[in-house]
Amino acid sequence: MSRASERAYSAIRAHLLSGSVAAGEQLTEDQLAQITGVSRTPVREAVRRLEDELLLVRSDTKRLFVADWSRDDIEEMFVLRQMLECHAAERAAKRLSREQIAALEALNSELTAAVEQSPPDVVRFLEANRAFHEAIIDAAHSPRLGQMLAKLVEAPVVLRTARTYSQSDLRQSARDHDELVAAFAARDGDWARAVMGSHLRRAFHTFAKTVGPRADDAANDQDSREA
Amino acid sequence: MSRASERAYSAIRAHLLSGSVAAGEQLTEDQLAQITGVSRTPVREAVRRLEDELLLVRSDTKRLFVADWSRDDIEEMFVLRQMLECHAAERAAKRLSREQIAALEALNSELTAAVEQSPPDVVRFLEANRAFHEAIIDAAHSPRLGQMLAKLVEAPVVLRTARTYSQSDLRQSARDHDELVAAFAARDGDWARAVMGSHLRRAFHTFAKTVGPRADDAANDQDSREA
DNA sequence: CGGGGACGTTTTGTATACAATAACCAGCGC
DNA sequence: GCGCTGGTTATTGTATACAAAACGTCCCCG
Repeated sequence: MSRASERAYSAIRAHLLSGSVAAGEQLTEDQLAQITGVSRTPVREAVRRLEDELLLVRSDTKRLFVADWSRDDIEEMFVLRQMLECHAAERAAKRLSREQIAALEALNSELTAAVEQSPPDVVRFLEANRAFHEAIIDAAHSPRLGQMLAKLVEAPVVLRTARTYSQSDLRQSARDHDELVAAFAARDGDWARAVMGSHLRRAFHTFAKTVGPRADDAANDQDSREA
Repeated sequence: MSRASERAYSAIRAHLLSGSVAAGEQLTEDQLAQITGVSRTPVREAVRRLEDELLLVRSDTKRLFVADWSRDDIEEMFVLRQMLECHAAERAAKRLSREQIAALEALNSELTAAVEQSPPDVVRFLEANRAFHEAIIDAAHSPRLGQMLAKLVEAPVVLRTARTYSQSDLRQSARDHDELVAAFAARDGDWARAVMGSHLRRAFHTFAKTVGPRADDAANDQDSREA
């Protein structure tokens, strides 16, 4: 994407992640144009991308709001991600080259090193983790699958920035990755799928603990929220 | 979406489906603006949607082309659709009300009637079929799942318009739908999932026969195609 | 005191002109 | 003849002005 709309995208995204805007708050294109220093045209382009990534939401009358996910929304995303990424792991098991498997091993060494620092380097961990999962998805050789997963992974990452990670959680992640590499080396798609499944489902429960208990039946209307 | 960009979207989509443009052909925003009778601004909006739906593709240098799916692309879409729609069927089995199940039954009566005409009314069949699947997806109550599926269903539909349906294919579809309704009535998610799986996988094979044999290893570069 | 409608304000949508970039082509040196 | 380089055209990207639509409010009427 071109320069201005790309800058707008990054700037708006950073602005949202910075926490300086509340979930559910209304934004206007003019505001965003001022913040980003470009005109409304590229802002609108950027906003469309962010809507697609579910970071922004439009009301029925086209007004723009900061997305605000319910616990059920988040669980839905995790369920979908699990379904898709298990599939990716299974395909990857058949397709990864020896070199690619070695690269995954290296990424996980990096990740493990980040975990075993004291205190653990969460930023370094997240980056290695992202790269690890991305490599698997790439190896699945399914461009649309990759595109869908990118959107799903994108969203929860935002909330995660606020979350505190325990070292034991991080260590478990590293062990899961080790086992994934073992499954890949054995070319065992079923094994890879199973490990990926428990890896992600556990991640959801860890995540959910910090968000709060399940809303049993609250009907929650995203769009009608006021600023 | 607003009036002009909505019109542009429909017009461009119709233009693509009409078959008057070849797959891989280059389009320009100006051309599309002329065809649709609106300015480039709403055209760009419409084009973004069509890119998202994979009907249009952009080259690395932002030039716009009519999408041209390989057999592998199509299989990928069917695989993903199967994965997601099986999930939807399973969820729907737990959530559909008696009334909704009755509505599905009615839709399938309509579909069956279209099939048993002579000659079968394919347009009527396709519309009932679309409504049937959509109702299931809606009942799954997973908005992002619905969004993803919409994109996947969208794309192959285009090619389908060119395809000829045999009456026995259509009858088998109707029977599958009957069995799905039975699975829903029994609230058996596993059954529903299984029926949906075979329904869609068979659809893929039927479809694939008309497209031609699998390309075993051709590395096929969508974006570098010339007009 | 409450509801409804007209009006001003805010916000989004569209057209158009201009800027930047990519493709094309022709001419030149080798 | 081949490949490069310059300029030329085609195409996309951005800014801005204006149009349309939605929102809020205030006043009037019941």
